Amino acid sequence: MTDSGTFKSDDFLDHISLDCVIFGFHNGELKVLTLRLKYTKEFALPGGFLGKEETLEDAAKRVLQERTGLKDIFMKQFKVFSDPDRSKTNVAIQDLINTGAHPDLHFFEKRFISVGFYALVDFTKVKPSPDFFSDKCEWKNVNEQAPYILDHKKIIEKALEVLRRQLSYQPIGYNLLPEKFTMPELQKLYETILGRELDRRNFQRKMLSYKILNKLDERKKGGAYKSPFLYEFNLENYQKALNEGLSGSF
Amino acid sequence: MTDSGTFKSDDFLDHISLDCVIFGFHNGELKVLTLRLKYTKEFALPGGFLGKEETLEDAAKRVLQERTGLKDIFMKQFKVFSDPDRSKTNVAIQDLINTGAHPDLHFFEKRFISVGFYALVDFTKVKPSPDFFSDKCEWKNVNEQAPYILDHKKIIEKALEVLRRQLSYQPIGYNLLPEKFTMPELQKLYETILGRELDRRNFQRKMLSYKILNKLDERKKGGAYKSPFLYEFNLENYQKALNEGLSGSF
DNA sequence: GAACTATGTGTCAAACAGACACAATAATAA
DNA sequence: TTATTATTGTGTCTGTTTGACACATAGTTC
Repeated sequence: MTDSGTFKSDDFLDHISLDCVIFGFHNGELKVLTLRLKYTKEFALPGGFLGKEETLEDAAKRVLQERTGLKDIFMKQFKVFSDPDRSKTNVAIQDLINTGAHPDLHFFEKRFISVGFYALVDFTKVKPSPDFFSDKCEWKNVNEQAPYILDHKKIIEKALEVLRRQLSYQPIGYNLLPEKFTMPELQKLYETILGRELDRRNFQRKMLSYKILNKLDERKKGGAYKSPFLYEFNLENYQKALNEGLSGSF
Repeated sequence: MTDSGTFKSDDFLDHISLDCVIFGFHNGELKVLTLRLKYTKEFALPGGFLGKEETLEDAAKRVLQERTGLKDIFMKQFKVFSDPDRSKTNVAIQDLINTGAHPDLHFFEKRFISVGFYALVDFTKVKPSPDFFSDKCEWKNVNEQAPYILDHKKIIEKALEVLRRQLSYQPIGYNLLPEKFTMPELQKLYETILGRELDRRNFQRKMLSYKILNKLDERKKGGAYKSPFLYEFNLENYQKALNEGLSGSF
C-alpha cells in the first residue's frame, strides 16, 4: 500500500513491491504494525512500490516514515516472496478495484514479487497512520490470528523466524526499547522474541559480558516491589557488536 | 544472462533479474563460476530473468542447472541489489547490443533489480557451460581481481560475507565436498571460507561433537605421508543441524 | 511492622575452548 | 633396507563459559 490520493502507477516499476514487518514491543508483547483495508476490512502489512529512481531501501524508508512518523528506523531485507500465485487470491484488492475508488487501481492486478523488510521500532514513539487504501493503522500481537490479505501472514512468520535467528549473534533492543530500560524489561523482550523463558541471573551475566550496556545510577521507580536499576545501550560497542557478531562457533 | 538463442524477452518479467554466486572448492581454494562475455571479454555471474509463471527459486534452479549440469543444488537467496545506477555503467552490454547479435537485446537496457543467490556445489561434478551471451564458463578464485561487469564483484563479496556468517551456526561441506573426504580437507574448506587458520586438533574435536560425520574404516591412500581417515556426512543429523542451528548464544 | 515479591549478587559443577605434547604412519631420501 | 620427514591420530592441561540454584536486599502490600 502507498500514500494518499497522490498515487500514480507511472511513478513506479512494474511487478516489484515491498512489504514491511514493523516490530514493536509493548506490555511484554511483540507487536506488528498493520493496516486495515477500506471496504473489505482485511489486514495488510504496510508496503509500497519501487520508485523509478529509488533503491529498495529508500522505498522502505519512505513507507516506514509514512506509517510511523519516524526517520532512521532500523530495518533489513530478509526475503523476496515470488510465488506467481501469491497475488492470485487477491479478493480484497479486486473488491477495492471494483469500487472504482481510484483510476489507477488496475496497476494492482499485475503480478508482483515483493521484497520483505523487517523493522524494529520504539513502540512509544510511533504514530500509526493509515494510507490511501486503509482506514486504520494499528498494532497487533504478532501471534494474533487476523484475516491478512495474500501471503502477509506468512511474511510475518518468516520475519519472526529471521529475527529469532539473528538474536543469537547480534544484539537487539536499541531499536525496540526506550532509551532507558531495566534488565527485566530487556529480558522480557528476549523471551518474547524467542518464545521461551530464560534464567534471570544467567541472562544478566551474559548481557553484561557483551559490554553493550551502561548501568545508570538511577532506579525505575513506581513499579511494584524492589525497584530495578536503569540501563542504556553503549552505542559504540552496540554498533561494533552488530558488525562483528556476538559469539558464534568459529 | 540466460540460455542459448531461444531467448525471448516476452517470456520474462520486466525489471527483475537474478544472479548466482556459485561456490566450488578445489585445491584448497574457494572458487566462483563465471562467464566471459562475448565481444567485450568482461566477466559476469551466471544469471537470468524471471519467467512469467516462475518463482525466483525455480528461475535460479534453471540457471544453475544450465551452467553446471547439476540438479538439486543447495542455494539460497541472500540479498536484492536495487541501486538504480547499478546497470547504468553497463558498457559491456551496450557494446553487445550494438553488435545486433540478437533482436531482443534492448530488453537489457531497462533498469533491473537483481536477486542474489549463492549456491554450493561439488567442484568435481560441475560441467561448466557458457550461455548465449558468453563464450566461456570458468572457475575463478573468489579473490581474483578480474574485470566484472556492473556490480558483480560486489555481489560476490556480499555472498562470501553471508556464507562466512552462516558458517558459525550452520554446517557446511555436504554440498562442497565429494561424498568421502578427510578431516584435513574439511578443515581446509572451513579455513578457506573464513580466511584464517584453525587448530587442527580443536577443529576435529568440534566437528565430531556436532555428530554430523560418520567415520569410515577407510583411509585416503596416495597422498604423501600418513594417510588420513575418510569421513562422510550423516545426512540425517546434518539436515537437523541445518534446521536447528549448531550452537548460538541463546 | 510483618509479609511478600521481585531484584541484586554470588556459588558450584559440568561443559567447552584454546594452547600444546607426543606417538603413529607412510612416503621419501639415504 | 633404514633413517628421515611431514602429516595425521589422540590426549592433556588450564582458563572460560554455561546452566542450575541460594540467599540477601529493597520497596510495596497488608
